[in-house]
Amino acid sequence: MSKLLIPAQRRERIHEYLTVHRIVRSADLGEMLDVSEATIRRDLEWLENEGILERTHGGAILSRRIQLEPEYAHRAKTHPEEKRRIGVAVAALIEDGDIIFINSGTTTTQVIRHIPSGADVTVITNNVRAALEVGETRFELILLGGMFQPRSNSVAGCFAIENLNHVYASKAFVGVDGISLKYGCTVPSNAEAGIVRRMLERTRGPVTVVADSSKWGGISNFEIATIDQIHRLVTDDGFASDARAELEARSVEVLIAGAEPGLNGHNRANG
Amino acid sequence: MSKLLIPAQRRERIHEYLTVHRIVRSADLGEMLDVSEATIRRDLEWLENEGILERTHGGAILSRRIQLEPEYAHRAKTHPEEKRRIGVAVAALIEDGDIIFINSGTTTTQVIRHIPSGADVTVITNNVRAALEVGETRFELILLGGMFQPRSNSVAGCFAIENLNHVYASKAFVGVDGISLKYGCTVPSNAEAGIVRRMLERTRGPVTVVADSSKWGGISNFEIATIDQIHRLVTDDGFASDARAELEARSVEVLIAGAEPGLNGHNRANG
DNA sequence: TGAAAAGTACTCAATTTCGCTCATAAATGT
DNA sequence: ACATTTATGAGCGAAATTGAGTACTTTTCA
Repeated sequence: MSKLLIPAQRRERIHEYLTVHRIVRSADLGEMLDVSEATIRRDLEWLENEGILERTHGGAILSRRIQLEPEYAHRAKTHPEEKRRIGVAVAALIEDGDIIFINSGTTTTQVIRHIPSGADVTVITNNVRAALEVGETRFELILLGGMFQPRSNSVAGCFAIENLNHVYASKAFVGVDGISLKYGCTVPSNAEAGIVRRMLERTRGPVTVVADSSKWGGISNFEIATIDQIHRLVTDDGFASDARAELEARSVEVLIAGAEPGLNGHNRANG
Repeated sequence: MSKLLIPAQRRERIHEYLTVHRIVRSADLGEMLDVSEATIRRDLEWLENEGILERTHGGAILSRRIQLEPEYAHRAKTHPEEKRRIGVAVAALIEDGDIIFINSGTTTTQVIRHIPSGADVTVITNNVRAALEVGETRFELILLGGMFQPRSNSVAGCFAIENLNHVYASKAFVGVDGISLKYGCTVPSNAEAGIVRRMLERTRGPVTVVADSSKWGGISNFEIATIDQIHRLVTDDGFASDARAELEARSVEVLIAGAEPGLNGHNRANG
């Protein structure tokens, strides 16, 4: 009975303690867990590298940032600049009076982020993270209900489908995981695919796919639409020109989100 | 037990005090926290650099920027310790197999935060922030749909009500803004009230109100339930004992969330 | 206006905490 | 059995925190 806790157990205890108390003194931890403060400091250092807490003089404080799912955080870090530009470009396609469907994904989060404040727009989405980022009443945002999916920060399931049965949208902006001529648009989860398919069924106006150029030629697990079902693709300037030609031959308009449009000419709304 | 607070803890106390009182004298802080005024000044300087407050002669005033911060962040900082303890106590009331309704609010966020990992529990809530904080698949979490309410980080409206028509829960945990014998349980928004009322209609088991003791006697704008409709109140040790007696006379069980669960007396794992 | 009072900035010494190295002990792999 | 990695606690100089003392600035109010 000399040693009761292995290091991982001890760190877990510290983490639990912090979720309850938010702040802790290293000396207290040493006493509570019956180890030296040197060990506690090493644990705190380890936990700090995990992003769980921030060390301060005398102890540690729970990291205030909301923990991002590792996978989501990772995806958000791939091609961030391209995604941001796509977000800006897409937001310019939105007009006053629109009712818009937007699905989950890191690129579509960028779209929502760039919708101008005060726009007369209603966004309907299953992208939970985007909702929280909107913050103050920038525009009307309706979240679909359903089972929360931690890896994508979204909801999916029957509540969402049910909710969709009561709305029609004027435009849809869809983020995908893969897009190719032959296999169409694909996403990795069946639940997400179900939602997007229903969204498209209930969209009266143009369907726009948003995808950075690395998605071209990719095939994920579940098809949400064939190429013929979409009207526009917004991508970045890394998109191959022959692919563009092929898409346009299938009457899909391709918009390239170039670098920095600047601050002035933003002719949106009453076009 | 020579020193009780580490610097970070002290600064947080000052911040909490300011969110409530907006203005504070350094001399008072020194007395309250039992440190010299020199230390208080250094803390105020630190907090000023963080943009949290502005120093003035004799003390400090809450930064205007922070004051305009979303209402949610402000509420989250009032009585944080009590709310945390209530969250821990309430989580202990949850049993395997439960289907639980939880509404929005900073106290109920604490409840969700403390539901143990891997519990065989389904939580149905309109509290969007809590969903994101859950992170890893700790348990099944279903979000209601509806219009996103930035000030409360929740959803409300017809989608949510519609979703609720398809579920029954075994327990409900309800955060309120005011609770009094005469006026019952009240919340500030009509949309939220509509959701909670429907939740209660569809709860088969006990209805538990969670509210720190400052809520007692308070009356907000919209009633969600009379005292006779609730079965339990979980509050903190600041709750007046005569109020407790009155509630128990109306057959409402009152649970006081005590201090400090500690780390060791917790015989989990194989002790 | 002009002290007196109150508050602040600054320095300095005492104390606490930290980061680091090293020796030992346990766990692991070969 | 032996070597290697990992975990731990002790010791020590460096760094941070703190309270007291002192000189300076702002506020108060007669």
